[in-house]
Amino acid sequence: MKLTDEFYRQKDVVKVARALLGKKLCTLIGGVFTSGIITETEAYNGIHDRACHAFGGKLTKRTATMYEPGGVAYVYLCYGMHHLFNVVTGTEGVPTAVLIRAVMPADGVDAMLQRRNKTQPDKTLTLGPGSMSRALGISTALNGESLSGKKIWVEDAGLRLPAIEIVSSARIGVEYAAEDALLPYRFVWQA
DNA sequence: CAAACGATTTTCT
DNA sequence: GAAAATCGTTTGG
Repeated sequence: MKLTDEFYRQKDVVKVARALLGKKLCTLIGGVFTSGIITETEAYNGIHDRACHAFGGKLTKRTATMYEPGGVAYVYLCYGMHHLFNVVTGTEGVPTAVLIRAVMPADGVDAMLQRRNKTQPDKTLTLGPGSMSRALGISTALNGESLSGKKIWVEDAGLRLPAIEIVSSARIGVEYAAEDALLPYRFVWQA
């Protein structure tokens, strides 16, 4: 069951970030299918969030994707070498998105190992936004791509997570965002 | 046109 | 714990 635009276009990006835990992120890149169960996310809450690229209504070539209607991919290059993947949420003109920071490997583990230059699965295979993207073959070529298409999408795998297994905390790597850096916008599923 | 800067990861000391 | 790797985007002159 692929998630619908209605799911992505909910008003509260924080709720979407929490709801994405336990969902299955799938990619079909160059004929290779890989997927993983989402275990860590972060919400970026539009123009009033100092940690968000679109803080203050900043609209540039890079951030434009965040202003699109929910249900597309926002992928950007960080530190010159990492492709970070976000799910754009909300309605058109509202720059909210959810960063996917980690998944649990599901399908296509061999392909992930190859992309990550590993021979054995380990804890770091799909842990961390840069590593997760690389394992699933996600790159900036997917920026703006519809999540209802055939290259990348999210499915409801039918998992129901007990609330007690979901932990929230401050976001990672956004110390520059002053008081907004303290907001509990990061969600981790620890089974 | 030049320069600084990351929503990070890996490796070395 | 510190530092390097590495480049498109953004900003300032």
